[in-house]
Amino acid sequence: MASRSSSSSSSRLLPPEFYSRPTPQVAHDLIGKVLVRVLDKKRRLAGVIVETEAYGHADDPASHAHRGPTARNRVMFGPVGVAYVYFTYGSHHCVNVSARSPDRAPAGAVLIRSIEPVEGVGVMQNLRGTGNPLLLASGPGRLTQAMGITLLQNGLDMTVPGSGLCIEEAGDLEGGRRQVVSTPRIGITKAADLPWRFVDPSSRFVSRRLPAFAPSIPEQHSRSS
DNA sequence: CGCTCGATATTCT
DNA sequence: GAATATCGAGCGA
Repeated sequence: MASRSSSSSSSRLLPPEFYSRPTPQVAHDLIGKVLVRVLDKKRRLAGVIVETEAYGHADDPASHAHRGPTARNRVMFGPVGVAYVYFTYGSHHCVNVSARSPDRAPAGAVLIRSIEPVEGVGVMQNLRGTGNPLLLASGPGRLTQAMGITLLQNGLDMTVPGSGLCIEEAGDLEGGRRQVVSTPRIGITKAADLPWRFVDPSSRFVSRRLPAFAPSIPEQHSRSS
C-alpha cells in the first residue's frame, strides 16, 4: 500500500515549533491532542489529552524550575518537546513535555494530567490493575502507570518517531475540536491563583471536578448563608 | 460520603 | 526535619 492514508502516525506528530511558544498557550492547545506510547513492536497505547497544567520558571513559585536547574528538573531548561518525568510522594511518576519560548523563558513544561483512553485499553487495565475506565488514566500518577512511563522515559524526544512516547494531532477516531476552560492548578499552595490548569469541561475523564465548571447545582433546597 | 494517613524521592530549611 | 505538580486504604458518620 503506497498511499499514505489512514494510520500514518508520524505525519500527525507535533513538531518542535508547537512547543516553542508560551507554556500556558501550549498547555491550552494540547487539549484534544493524542498522547501515544509504544511499549514494544506491537503494543501501542493512546489517549486523548483532556487535562494539562503549565509550569514556568522564576516567576512561578509552584514550578520545579523556580529555583534554577537541578539534577531532577534539568529537562525543563533544555530543548522543547522533551519528556520530563519525575518521581514524587515516594510512590508516583508524573510526565511533562518541555515547552517555552526559547528566547524569552529559561524553563517551562506542561504536566499531562489526564487522558481519555482510546487504544490499548486492555493493556492499560493490566498495568493499572483495574477495569474502571474512569480510574485508568485520570490523574498524573494513574496516567503514567497506565502507560508504563517511568524515569526511564525522562529525556525522551517526543517530536521524533520511534522514541516510544510522542503526541499527535487528533485523527477522525478521536473526534473533533474540544472545548477548553482554565482553572487554578491542583495540589499546589504557591501561586494557587494562576489559572494555568486546562481541561475539556465536557470530558468525564478529568482527575477532579472543580466549581469552575461544575454542572449547575441550583440551591433548590440547600439555601444556606 | 468525607477525613486522615502512609508510601518515601527530591529538594529546601 | 519539612514540604511536595499523588493515590489509595482505612475508618467513622
